[in-house]
Amino acid sequence: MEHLTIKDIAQKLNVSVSTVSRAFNDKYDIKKETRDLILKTAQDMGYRPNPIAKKLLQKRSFNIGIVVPEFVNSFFPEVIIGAQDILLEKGYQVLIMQSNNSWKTELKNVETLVDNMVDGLIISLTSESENLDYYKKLISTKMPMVFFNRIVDELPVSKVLFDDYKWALFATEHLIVQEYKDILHLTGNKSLSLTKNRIKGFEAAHKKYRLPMGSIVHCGFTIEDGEKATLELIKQDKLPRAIFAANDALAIGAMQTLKKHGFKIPEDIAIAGFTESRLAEHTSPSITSVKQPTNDIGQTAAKLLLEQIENDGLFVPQTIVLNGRLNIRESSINVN
Amino acid sequence: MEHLTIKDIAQKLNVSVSTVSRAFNDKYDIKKETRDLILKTAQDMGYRPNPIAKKLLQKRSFNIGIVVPEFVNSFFPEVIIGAQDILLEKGYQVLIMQSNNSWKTELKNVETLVDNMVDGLIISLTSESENLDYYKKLISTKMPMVFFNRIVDELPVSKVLFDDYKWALFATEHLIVQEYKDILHLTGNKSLSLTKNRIKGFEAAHKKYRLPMGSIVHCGFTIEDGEKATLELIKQDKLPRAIFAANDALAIGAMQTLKKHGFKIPEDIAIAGFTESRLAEHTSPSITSVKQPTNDIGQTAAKLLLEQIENDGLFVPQTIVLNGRLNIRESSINVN
DNA sequence: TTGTATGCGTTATCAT
DNA sequence: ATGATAACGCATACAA
Repeated sequence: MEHLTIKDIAQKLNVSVSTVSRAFNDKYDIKKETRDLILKTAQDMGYRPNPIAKKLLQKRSFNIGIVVPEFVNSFFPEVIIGAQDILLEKGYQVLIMQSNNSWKTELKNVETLVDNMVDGLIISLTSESENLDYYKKLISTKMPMVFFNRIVDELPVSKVLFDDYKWALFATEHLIVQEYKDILHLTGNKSLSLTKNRIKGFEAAHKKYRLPMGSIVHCGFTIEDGEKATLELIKQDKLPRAIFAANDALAIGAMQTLKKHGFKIPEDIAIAGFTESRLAEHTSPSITSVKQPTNDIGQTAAKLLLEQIENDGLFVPQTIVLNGRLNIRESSINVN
Repeated sequence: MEHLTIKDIAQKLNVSVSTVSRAFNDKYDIKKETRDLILKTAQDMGYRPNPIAKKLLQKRSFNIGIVVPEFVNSFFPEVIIGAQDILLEKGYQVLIMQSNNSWKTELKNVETLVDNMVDGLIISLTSESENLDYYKKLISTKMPMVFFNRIVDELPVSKVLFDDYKWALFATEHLIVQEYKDILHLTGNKSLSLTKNRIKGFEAAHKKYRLPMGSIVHCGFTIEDGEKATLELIKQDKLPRAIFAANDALAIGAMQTLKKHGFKIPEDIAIAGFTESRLAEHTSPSITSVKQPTNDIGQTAAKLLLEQIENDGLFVPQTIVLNGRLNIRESSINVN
């Protein structure tokens, strides 16, 4: 008895398959007693409807796909948890795929989910240029989608964003106000708009205070990248008075390396990061950083997606920008 | 043209659907030219075979499901990456689901994946008692499965494990040898065998050195749990000379709290953890801890699963125990 | 209220 | 080498 079907139950009870089917979809007329009987025997026999067959027929799966570029930083897992909270409650199952920072894997992931007839997709891109044509085509099929965090402006889909510009400006401003006027920005992949926007914020703060522009180092987004870049700065004797890192991992990498070489934080060099995780508060010194509302990002994306699924055709893409906060901690407080 | 089917192509080329189908499954006799023509037009028209229909017929999906209890600690994401590396290479897609530490969600997750006809499952349990009957039934259906990390001994499935007993013993022994003889063990959920085994290792080390048994505090597995428990110890004036924590998060929580209250690590209190993440090396002081081979765990689980899938019926469950290492860092080095 | 028949997109069996 | 047709498990239009 590999897998029970509607037919097995029908035979057992001497009714037709359609009656059994109806018992499971209560929108049809069916005598309450037969319905209850069917449901009960189905339960007893351990029958579960085959969603594959259902999907083939209805093109609806109550599955939602989430695709993220990576799993290493806790940012994406946290967003996923937020989204899942909302979706599970509404009766959807959440299938997660991670792209290992490869746009080819991302493409395969999305294709797999589409092939499996998910009802909608929540996506954060690995690259903002590579799979564009594919996404355009997908959008034209009316597949409900919400992008977050790493997005492409030109795509006509709903987006959940964080105001990278604004918060990078705030963070930089905070350093400037603390009398750190020679600031370097450590960041990653140039082609990501979040990188660009954080740079713009960094620059805007300089302009606002009429300071000479600080330098910018592109190195990546991992702890190791931060370590390498900082080591290079030390070697070349190009250390600034303060470092504004584009994420936690970079800030930690920089801080570890500086400490290892005898520099004191923040006395010698101050540090601020852009938080995508909870690490910053648990280092020592603790690291000043911008906190993104990860859980809220996930929940908002899920809600947008559900709206879109329920409103089917008549849906206008929305962009929601969420707020964060600057957590000022030991690494940037001027003790002089 | 919502979604092209094999039929559309057949019409376009004035051939039968079976011919088109054959073109895609090269095990059949088909003239090379027609085959090429069909493949080319299919490509041009943007046709993709519908895997749902295929699944319904063949009960095979080339999808693998991975279910983990949580996403917050980087342990599980790292394992998943390892497994995915192997599976993608073999042509499988990986669907991930996280159970939010709830056995009910876990049950739903596994059911969803089974319903979607995954070819196999890699699972780490949220609880070792709740879904037992379900898993027993699932095993009896010959569903290929591999459990890791959080497992149930009695289930006849392949398992990938870490020797918690041995490494807890080593870690405790290290503390003892450093002349820390009053050690407390901070740990989580009593019902997990990993908890039990780490406790056994902790106790074995005491016996080996004929020391009076250290006390054990069950508090959870998060940073916050570690903070609370440590605060309680401080209040009750029950601080030991050293703390052996069952994971990183607890160790960090304990260390932060101790530092906040003016204790020096390791001068006043030494700390060792059991690493499920990369946090330990980036705190200060850095934390001595047992490193688990996360990537290897994932890869091994994937390989075991593939063997099982390929050998179909004739498969004997295997248990593989992987090795780790004790990374000795600042938090436990006796400087006196 | 219930049963019969058809189709969702494939693959597989049997003809031709 | 290719075509016609039956299945896979279910939902639904139509009949009864």
